[in-house]
Amino acid sequence: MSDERSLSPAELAAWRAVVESSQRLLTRIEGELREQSDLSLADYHVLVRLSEAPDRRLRMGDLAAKLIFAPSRLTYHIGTMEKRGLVIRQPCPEDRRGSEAVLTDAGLAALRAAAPEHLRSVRRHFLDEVDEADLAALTRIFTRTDERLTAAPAESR
Amino acid sequence: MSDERSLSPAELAAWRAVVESSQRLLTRIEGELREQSDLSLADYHVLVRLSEAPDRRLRMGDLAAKLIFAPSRLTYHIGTMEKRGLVIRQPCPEDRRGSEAVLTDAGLAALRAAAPEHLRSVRRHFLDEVDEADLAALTRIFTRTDERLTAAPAESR
DNA sequence: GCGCAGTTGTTCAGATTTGAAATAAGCGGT
DNA sequence: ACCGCTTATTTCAAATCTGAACAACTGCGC
Repeated sequence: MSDERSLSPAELAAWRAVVESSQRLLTRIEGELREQSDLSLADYHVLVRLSEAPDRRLRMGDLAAKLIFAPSRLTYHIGTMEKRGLVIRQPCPEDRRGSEAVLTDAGLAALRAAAPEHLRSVRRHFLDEVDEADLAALTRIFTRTDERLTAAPAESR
Repeated sequence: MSDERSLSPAELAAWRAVVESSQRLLTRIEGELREQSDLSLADYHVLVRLSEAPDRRLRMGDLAAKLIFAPSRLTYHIGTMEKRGLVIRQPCPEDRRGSEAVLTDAGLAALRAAAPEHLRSVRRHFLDEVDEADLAALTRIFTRTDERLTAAPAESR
């Protein structure tokens, strides 16, 4: 009765495994991050992206794209992080429509404090089980998927 | 300045590819599903699980576990689906604490109507790029991950 | 220069999600 | 039959997320 007949059993198994397992994995990893750090996974990702950016700052739009956040979500999210002192918002000098999120020292410290345990979680629950060949396969598969998705933007009807 | 030094570059690349790409993939696939069907991806997953269940019905708790939903989320979600006539809720005969979600004919019809296009999306954006060997690798990797996660439940302090 | 289509962020209202506490039963011993 | 403890689900309030509408600004073509 499943009506998924147009995928082969192998395809169905793979698709379900990816969707469910990545869901469960991220739920677990986020739970552990929260236990140890007062940061959500989204907070963490914001901090990582800003820490990697030149001058520790990014335009809202660029940051949203990297995080796969809807614009209004990022506005809200940066707002909560600003209240906690992890980032500040500054008007963008070159384009007065825009604003930039800037990582504070406290934000960087929070990231540095959280990273080791978080990365341990990632290892423990995922990477430790994946050998080098599989790692390369994952990178190749998902990088290609991502490239195609980015290349073929969603239709906006 | 990334402070992710405890993962090798290959590990980091793989982890990021998996997290971001699966995120982007699901966002896109959900968007297409919504365009074509009035169903969210969560709706769709509920319908699939119920359609596979004996007698098209499942205990709330079992369904929540399969969907990786917090209990209160499932209560709310089934509520919205009930309003749309896709499922009904019935008290569980064997255990009067419990209740069951039951797929209606309309729910099954909605699933059948949505499935072909949805599965085409899944193929187009993901499965078509993955050869048989990679498919097997994905299944193996994520199934194992999932088993370990399920086996080692989150600590509840 | 001017007008105006397109971009960038924000705001707002409403939908969804979460987590803690409440509710309602089951279950084993007494 | 009556505790006291566990389990299943719901309720409730607060946090988060989404999409549509908006305000400010850019930069192109005239």
